Amino acid sequence: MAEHIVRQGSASVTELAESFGVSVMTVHRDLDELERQGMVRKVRGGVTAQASNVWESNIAYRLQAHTAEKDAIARVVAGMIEPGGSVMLDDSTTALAVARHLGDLAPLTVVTNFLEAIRLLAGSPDIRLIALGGEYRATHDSFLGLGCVDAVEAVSTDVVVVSTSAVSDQYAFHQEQEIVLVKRAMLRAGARRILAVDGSKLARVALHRVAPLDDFDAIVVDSAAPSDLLQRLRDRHGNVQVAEM
Amino acid sequence: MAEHIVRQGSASVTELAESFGVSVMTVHRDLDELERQGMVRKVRGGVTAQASNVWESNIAYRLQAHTAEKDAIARVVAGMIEPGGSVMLDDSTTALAVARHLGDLAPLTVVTNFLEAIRLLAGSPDIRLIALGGEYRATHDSFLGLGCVDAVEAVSTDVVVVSTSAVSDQYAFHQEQEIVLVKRAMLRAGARRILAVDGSKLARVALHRVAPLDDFDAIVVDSAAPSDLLQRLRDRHGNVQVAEM
DNA sequence: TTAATTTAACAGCCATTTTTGTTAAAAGTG
DNA sequence: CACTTTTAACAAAAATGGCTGTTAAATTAA
Repeated sequence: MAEHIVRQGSASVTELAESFGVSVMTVHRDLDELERQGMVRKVRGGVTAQASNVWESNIAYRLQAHTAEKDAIARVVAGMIEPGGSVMLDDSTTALAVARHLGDLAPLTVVTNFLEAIRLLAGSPDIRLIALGGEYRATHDSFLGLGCVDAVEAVSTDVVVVSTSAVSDQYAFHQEQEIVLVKRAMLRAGARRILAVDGSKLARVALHRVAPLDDFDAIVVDSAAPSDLLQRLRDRHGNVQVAEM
Repeated sequence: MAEHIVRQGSASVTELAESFGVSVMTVHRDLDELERQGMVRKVRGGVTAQASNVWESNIAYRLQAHTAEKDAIARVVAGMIEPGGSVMLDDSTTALAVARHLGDLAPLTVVTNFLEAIRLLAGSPDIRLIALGGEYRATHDSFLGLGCVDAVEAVSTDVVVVSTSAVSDQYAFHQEQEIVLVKRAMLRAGARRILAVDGSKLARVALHRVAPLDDFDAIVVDSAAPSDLLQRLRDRHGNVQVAEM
């Protein structure tokens, strides 16, 4: 439904109810949820896409999707983690996919600011879970801000896994300042830095540079990425790993 | 069922199955659970109450229960919080009861290390939620340790609400060192300190002193507490509030 | 004021999880 | 060895939580 609204720019409640075959009440409820996430704004009779966030919500979609790619990437990343060691995960769905594979690597220490990953790992015995606190952001379901950066700076892990929303020839990018600050802090806190991105992120840019690609010890991409982009990335960097699907 | 066993001192499996109208298998399963909790001991054909632990299990039980008391206390505590201000909550079920009332006080900033409270408040719009990170403890479902203490020390709130497992004439107590450290840090971080305890905690002690009762700006107890203990507390401290049930 | 829209409360439905009972095999007791 | 008790595995039943639609009341715009 959000996709529909973002494409159209706006929509009326009754129109949405009809085109999705649900009641007006349900539309209202779902819109309230989307509004809470900051994705749309409700006005009397309908909704408008939160203009400034068209990008972001587009990305939010991308994050939801590509689950097969992310899972393939996650498997490769998990293979790079030593049982008994420590990993830091950022608040990306790719990192979440990695978290799903961590149970097999126990005992393991996991550090993250992503509430969804915390929920997942809180149930695992033999996983020592350290949460990075900070201000809760509903849009990302994670903890950010100064508090989080401070918390990151108080720890160090063997491996750090981050994902960014865009990757060019030279840099990894993200559009939100707040998140960039946390990711950068995370990269400083890890001995080995892994960038995990699916093919849809390649050859794109976003507002803020997170870090040069050469700062990463490994860049993991799925094999379903466009082969020309993959090749280009491999030509320029010696640290690229391709996850077979 | 546990109550029945504790009263009788012991019981047979078939007897329990009949008197509760369930199958023998179900009795076995429930007894296994009680045994895991250290409340009873299984012997061939039946169970015996774990004498040394009757007290302790009673207390564990009481912590789960007393929801009505905790809710009454929570209502009073919530009334002491100004909308627009900030509150810190510890990882107690009493604090969780307070959290349930905070939605009405929005806008509000809430700081906590209790995952259950975080889950609850993450859904509330108009609540600015700040999580205190740290090492996750499944036994308390909260974040503790050095990381948490550091995080607490980086913030200050208008009000701090803590609950402890025991309260004597002079002090508030808790049996776990790790938790004591966090609670003490929290008390240092708040302008107004509220101790919220239900009547079952009165006139008891535990291993570690958390703080003298006079350090608190308010002590909130439910009216169902034994009246002699209540009176004694009020005689010695001018900051006692009784929550009517 | 009127009509449309939004909200709140309730009840039903679906999927998931938890609890329960049955059965059969295993273990323990005398 | 014969008998009782306990355990494991599976299927049925019950409970739970999430989502939906209906209705009626509240709110808002014209």
